[in-house]
Amino acid sequence: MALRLFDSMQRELRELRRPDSAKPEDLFTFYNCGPTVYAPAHIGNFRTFLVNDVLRRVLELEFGADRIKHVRNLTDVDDRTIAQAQKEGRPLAEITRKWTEIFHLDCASLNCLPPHVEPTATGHIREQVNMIEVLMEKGNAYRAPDGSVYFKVSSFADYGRLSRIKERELKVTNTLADADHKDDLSDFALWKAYKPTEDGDVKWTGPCGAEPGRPGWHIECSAMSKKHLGDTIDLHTGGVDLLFPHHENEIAQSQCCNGTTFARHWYHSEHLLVNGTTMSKSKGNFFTLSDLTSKGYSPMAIRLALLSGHPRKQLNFTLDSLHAAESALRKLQSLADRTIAAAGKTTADFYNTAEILRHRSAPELASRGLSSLREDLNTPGALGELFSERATSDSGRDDSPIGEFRSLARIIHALGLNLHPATAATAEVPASIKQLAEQRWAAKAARDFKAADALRAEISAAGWSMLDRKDGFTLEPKK
RNA sequence: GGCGCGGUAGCCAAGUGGUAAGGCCGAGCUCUGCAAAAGCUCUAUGCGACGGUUCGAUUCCGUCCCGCGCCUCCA
Repeated sequence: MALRLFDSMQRELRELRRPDSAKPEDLFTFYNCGPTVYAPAHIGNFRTFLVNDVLRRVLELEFGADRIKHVRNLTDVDDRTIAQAQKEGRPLAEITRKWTEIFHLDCASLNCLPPHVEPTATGHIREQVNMIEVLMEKGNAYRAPDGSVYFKVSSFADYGRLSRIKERELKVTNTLADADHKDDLSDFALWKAYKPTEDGDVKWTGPCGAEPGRPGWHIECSAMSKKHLGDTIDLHTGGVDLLFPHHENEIAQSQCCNGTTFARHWYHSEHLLVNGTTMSKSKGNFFTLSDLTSKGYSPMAIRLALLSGHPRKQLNFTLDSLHAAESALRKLQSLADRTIAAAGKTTADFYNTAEILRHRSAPELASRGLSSLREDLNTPGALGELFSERATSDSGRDDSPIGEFRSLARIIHALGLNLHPATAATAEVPASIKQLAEQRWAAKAARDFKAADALRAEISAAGWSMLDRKDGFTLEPKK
C-alpha cells in the first residue's frame, strides 16, 4: 500500500515519491518551515511540528530511516527577532539562542525527532545573497531607490498558482503595504536595506549593487533548501498560513533562480484554534507548552490531544481535550504493558527504534492504524483503530503475542507517543508520609480497617494518595 | 469583495452510495475490607436545514443557515 498525502498544489491525494532502491544515495528530501525564535512557540505552532514529526516517522517506516533527509530551519533574523532584541537591548544572537534552546527542550519533551539539518537564516547569508544576485541578473529582481532589493512578481508567470491568488487581486487588497520603494504593490522584499533607527547593529554586506542590510523572510527558505536538499525537493511542508505569501514567494524565487520545479509536493497542516478562533501571538490567546505543563498536564497528553484531530482540519483546543488525552494515555499504557508482558518483552524492547525499523515491512505490522497514517496522515483514524484493537483490511496479520507486540510498538512509534516516560521527575515522598503509609499497610494486614482508614485520611490530608495493590502500595501526590 | 475549509451523540472526533470507528464523561458489572487502579459491558433509527438524483444518501448535486481560515506579522 502506498503512502499518500494531500498535495496543496494539485489539490488531491498523491503518492509520495519512493527513493530509488537501487541507488542508496537517492534520498527523499523533506523541508519543513520552522519557527521564528523570538518568543516561546505556542502549542498551535507545535501542532504543525508534531504533524511533521509523525510524517517523518511514517516516511521512515515506509522508505527506511536512511532514505529520508529532513530539514527544518530556524528563522533567526527578521522584523520580529530584531524588534525583540531592540526591546530588550540585547544582541540579536543572544535572543535567538535563548529561544532556540527553549524550542529544542519543548520539542524533546514532546518526543519530536530532531531534523537531520536545522539551518539558520543568519548562517546562510552568503547563499541568500548569491540567489538574490542571480535573480537580479536574470531580471527577476531590482534595486529600489533605498538600496533594498525586491522580487518583480510580474516577471514570474506562475505566481499565485499555489495559493490561487491573482496578481490583480493583490493590488486591490494590498493598500497598506509599504509601497514607498516598490515598483509594484505585489512585489516583495528579497533584501532590506539597513535602517539605523530600527535595526540596531544587524546588517550584512548586501548583493552586488544593493546597500548593506539583511535578507527578507522568504529568501532564507529558498536558499537553505537549495543548499541542503538541492534545486528540487520532494516535499515541502508548513502551516496553512504560510501558503501565502511565504510559499508562493519561495516558489517564485527558487524557480526563477534555479530554472526548475522547486517542490514536487506541498503539504499544509491546519491551524489549532482556541475558543473557536486562531491561536496566535498577536491575538494573545495562546498556550505555551510550559503554560500547560505547569498546570500539571503531561507533554505526552498534549501530544496526543494535538494529534487527535485530522491534520488538515482545524482543531479547537480545550483543557477538556487534555483531560481526555490524559485518560486515554493511561489506557494505552495499560494496553502496552499487557502486550509487552504477553510477548515476554520489556519496555526497552518496546521502544527499540532500530528493531521497529528492522521489522518495518513485516506482514503482522500491516495493521492497527498504520494504514490510516499512510492515507493522508489520518492520526485520529489511526488512534481509533489502535484503541479498538481492530485489524484493518490487511490480510496475513499475525495475532500471536509477538505479532501484537510488534504491531503495537510500531504504531506507537509512528505516533511518537512515549507511554513510559522516565519517572525520575516524580516528587520524593516525605519520610513522614512514608511512615504513615507503612503503618496503614500494617493495620490493613492486621485487618484493623478502622485504623487503616483513619491513617489514609491523614495521608490524604497531607496531600498524598495511597493506592493499594496486592503486593504493596503506591504513593502519589494528590491531584 | 476574492479564495478556501468545516458543521456527526453531553464533550472531542474518524468514516462510508447500502444502513454510524474510537476517545472522554456517565451508568452497570468483575476484582478489592473499603477506596483507587485495572478489566468487561452499555450509551446516535442518527450525521446543520430544505429540496434533487438513486432501489437506497450522513456520504453525490443544488439552495439556504451557522462557524472558521487566508487575501504581504503568523505553524
